[in-house]
Amino acid sequence: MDYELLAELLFPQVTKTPADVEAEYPPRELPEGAKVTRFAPSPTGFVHFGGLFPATIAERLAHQSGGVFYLRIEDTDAKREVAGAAEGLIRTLARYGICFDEGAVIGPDGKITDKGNYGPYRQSRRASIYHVFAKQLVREGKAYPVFTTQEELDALNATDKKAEIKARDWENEQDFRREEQQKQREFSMEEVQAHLAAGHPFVLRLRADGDPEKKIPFTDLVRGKLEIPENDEDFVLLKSDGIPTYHFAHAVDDRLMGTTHVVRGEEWLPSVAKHLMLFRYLGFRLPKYMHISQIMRLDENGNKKKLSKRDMGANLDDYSRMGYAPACVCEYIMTLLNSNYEEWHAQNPEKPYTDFPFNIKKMSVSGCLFDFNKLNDVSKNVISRMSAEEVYAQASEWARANDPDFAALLDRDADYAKSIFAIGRGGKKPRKDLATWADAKGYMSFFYDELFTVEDAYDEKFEKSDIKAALSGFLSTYDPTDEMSVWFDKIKAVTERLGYASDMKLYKADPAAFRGNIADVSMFLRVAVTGRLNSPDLYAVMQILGAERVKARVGSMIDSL
RNA sequence: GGCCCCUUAGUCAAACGGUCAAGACGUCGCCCUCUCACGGCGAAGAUAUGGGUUCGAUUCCCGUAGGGGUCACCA
Repeated sequence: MDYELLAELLFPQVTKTPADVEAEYPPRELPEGAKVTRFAPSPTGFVHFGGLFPATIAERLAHQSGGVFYLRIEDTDAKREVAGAAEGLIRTLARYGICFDEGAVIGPDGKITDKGNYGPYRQSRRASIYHVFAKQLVREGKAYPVFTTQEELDALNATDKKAEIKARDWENEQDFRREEQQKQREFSMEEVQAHLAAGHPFVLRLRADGDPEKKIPFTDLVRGKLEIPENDEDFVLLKSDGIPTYHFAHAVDDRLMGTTHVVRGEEWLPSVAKHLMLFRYLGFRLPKYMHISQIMRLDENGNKKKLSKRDMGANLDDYSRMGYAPACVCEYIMTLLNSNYEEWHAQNPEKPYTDFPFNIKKMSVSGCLFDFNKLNDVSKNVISRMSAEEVYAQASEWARANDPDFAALLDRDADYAKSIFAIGRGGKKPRKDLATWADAKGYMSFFYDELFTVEDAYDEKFEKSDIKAALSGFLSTYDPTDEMSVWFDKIKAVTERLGYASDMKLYKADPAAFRGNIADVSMFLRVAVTGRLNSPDLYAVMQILGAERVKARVGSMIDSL
């Protein structure tokens, strides 16, 4: 077989050599140790929660080393592409602090465009580049065409690949594959010419020379030293539409774009043998690889399962809808990525997570279970550190998109809402009532007359006359301009007049000596004013509610007794 | 099924041959306290399993079991 001739027949339009192309992508001028990483999603839908892990790692690695982080759109499968997905991806990632130095960006017209000197950054636009390297491989006898008729192609497109794979008879798979591979490799030049003359499309396959009995040492930055069986599969390089598969595009793009560290999900680990072979055939230096464990969920049998597309919480945008602030999700992810993050953060409470020295060596190799408890805890801490101003801004933003009625209330009197958010905020021991913006409405509903209801009943052990007397006693001396201590002294006075204990220590020493205690009286008041048994500090609540509302609510409670 | 990866409490995880096997979340209890939240203190809770190697294995090796991934003209 004359490979030189074969290459000409298959790629007559290609005139450049690999060297020509490489000259167009000169090495980047970066400081020593700078890492070049990328996020390379295919635009088939939303950003997957699991995708945020490699994205965050790649971003941190690049930016904390003074390197470059870029976005490459892997749109090589036209069948699965979703219109507008790439734009959505970019917007969502930006909200989570994943910002790119170069790559695909949203242009002023709202459409995807390129920024940077190593593009195009959409693989669908790089066909001619891939063909240069494809031609070289054919020329060297390292790749060969397999022809298909249009009918066969249609049949291929019609099959449900997932179902097909599931129904596979694995016993015979290996032998079958090897036989097919042998047959296809042995086309004669005449056959090739006949197919080309007939206009039959072809795929380009790699001519694998590996022996799976032999193992190649391979170092993964996360997993350490591994041994990988050599690849013996003639996998597809170019599909019949001339667009590359992931493997080929990965090799060519990451070479030309100067990627130093490939960060990707562990589902790629079984493909590493292919990539080792391809890089060797192409004469490319291997980038460093990091295969990141998948985030898992629990299935109905209690087994861990990969968090898949349909699962609740798989879509990053779900978290926004649930009311989680992106900053909270990012911190949660940091706690999973590097277990010493929390310790660092405790020592540097004011610093943003981007100041944390992210360390590859501290990464875990086993897949972790998504834990809402932990997310909520992290989230409460993050929100408790925000100013009332910021809480108001973010809660409003969430409400506008997800709860218009609540948004209207927040909008109606911004200062009122902010003063509510300010209760117990700041200082060493801030309140931690909110994990999500969605929690805000329930937390503060009693501050708004249209949401105010008396939910909780008094304990039946109390005489209604006592309650009435306590409330009336409070009303008769209530002065909204009182200082906290004066206000509380008045409540003590009411308490004592009822024959209740105003000193909890005295009460605890001898409960039988009293009809009740000041906590009970506070509860009478609290239920009247807030409609519930639990609330933030009553004095602060009353200050914000104002004298009118306090009097009205206590009054109507007295009337209802 | 072949191949690959993984395995310390319910969850996330320290401990890179010698610790009484950290810590965080969750759970429970106590304290603080006008309730809640916060905070403080405390409790329960783990090295999957069987063999080696070693004076000594969570740690190293082999097997077993369990879990995960992958085997497309998808990424």
